[in-house]
Amino acid sequence: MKNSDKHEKIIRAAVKVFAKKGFFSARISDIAKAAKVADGTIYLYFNNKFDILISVFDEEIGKFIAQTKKLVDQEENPQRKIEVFALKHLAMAKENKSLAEIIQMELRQSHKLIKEYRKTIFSEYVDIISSIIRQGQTKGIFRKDVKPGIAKRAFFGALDEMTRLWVLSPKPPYDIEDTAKQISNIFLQGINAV
Amino acid sequence: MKNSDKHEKIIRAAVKVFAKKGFFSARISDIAKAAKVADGTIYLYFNNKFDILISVFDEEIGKFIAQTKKLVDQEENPQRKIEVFALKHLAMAKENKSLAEIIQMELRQSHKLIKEYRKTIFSEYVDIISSIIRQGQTKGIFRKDVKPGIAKRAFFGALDEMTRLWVLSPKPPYDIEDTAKQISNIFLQGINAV
DNA sequence: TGCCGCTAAATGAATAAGCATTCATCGCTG
DNA sequence: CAGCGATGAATGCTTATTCATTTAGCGGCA
Repeated sequence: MKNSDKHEKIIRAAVKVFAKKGFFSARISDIAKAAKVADGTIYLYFNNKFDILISVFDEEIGKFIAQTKKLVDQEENPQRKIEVFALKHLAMAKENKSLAEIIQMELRQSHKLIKEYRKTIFSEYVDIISSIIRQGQTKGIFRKDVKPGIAKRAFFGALDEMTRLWVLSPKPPYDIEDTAKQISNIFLQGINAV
Repeated sequence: MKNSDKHEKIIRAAVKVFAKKGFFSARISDIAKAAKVADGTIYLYFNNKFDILISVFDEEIGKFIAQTKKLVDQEENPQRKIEVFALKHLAMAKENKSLAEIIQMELRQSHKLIKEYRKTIFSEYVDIISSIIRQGQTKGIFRKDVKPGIAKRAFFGALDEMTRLWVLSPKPPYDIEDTAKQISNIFLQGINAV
């Protein structure tokens, strides 16, 4: 059996277990059972429990950010870019609920490493938004008095809060596309030049 | 020494310790030390560690929601109400950083009780926003096609994300009032009837 | 006023359970 | 049969919780 197989299996199992129980209440033996390996096997692939969590972030979030960037780059119009961003964000939360749940819960811990993580990885993500805003401002489409540094967070926060609703509810109470449209719509009218 | 003194002291100490270390990494002995009581004394006032966390929420968040409601009620104009809400939200995060930090971190855990908590307590809070929106719609000030259930979350999420920035950074990178103004400004233009 | 003794509050050392991590052993494969 | 990945029981540490003991406050009594 190849290395990559086990590593992958453990990561996938960990995503499920962390989502269900949270990092601290998750047992290594839970993850081992879910991955169908022995407890000790996990330590052949990861240094410790925390390392599993970090690996989940490293390997899963990176992919997602890259995809989002690519999609946004394909659009010409800044307004359209904003819409695409919103849609992609919510779609990912729906398709990958466990991961979304972990991001919601664990990426907010006060652990130092997590704090660093949030700063670097998340900056990269929300900066996609601020650069769209700047493009729009240059073109004269968006209001110049909007601060991209604040607006990016406002928009991201709005999407993140909708994601939280998904994660807490057994079923999405709103349709993904409607929601993405409504949120980008409010935001776009909010920052549109008059 | 009266009962209320110790209870209060322990709660206050717990807020600090939970904020610094997070619920799971916080030790009872840390809280006891911070409150200047013996470890065992804590169990005269609380059933267990989790009960301390719940008490923090019960006693501190309730007060805050009541204050916000009162302030909002004093305003006549729905637009002004939105501005006041934003300002109060961010001001509280600044003035009571430890509590804001705990809300950010711990109220997102997957624990069942916490999930319930979020649903009930937070609903009460964000519903202040949706009822303002409905008032504005009735008056013809706000767009009728905006769904209050989505818009309330978008607005709350925007504020919550700014709060997160406060909590992660040693110093507020933006001025509270500027931020509140900018966010409510974008939101209001976003939902204004044309 | 000062002294007892009673009760309730407070203490913190001891307990006991939980669980991450280790490592001696196994068994498959080439 | 040598080497290497896998195993899972055993280890040992961490910490929430308990409880036997101490301390403080208070009311009654001489």
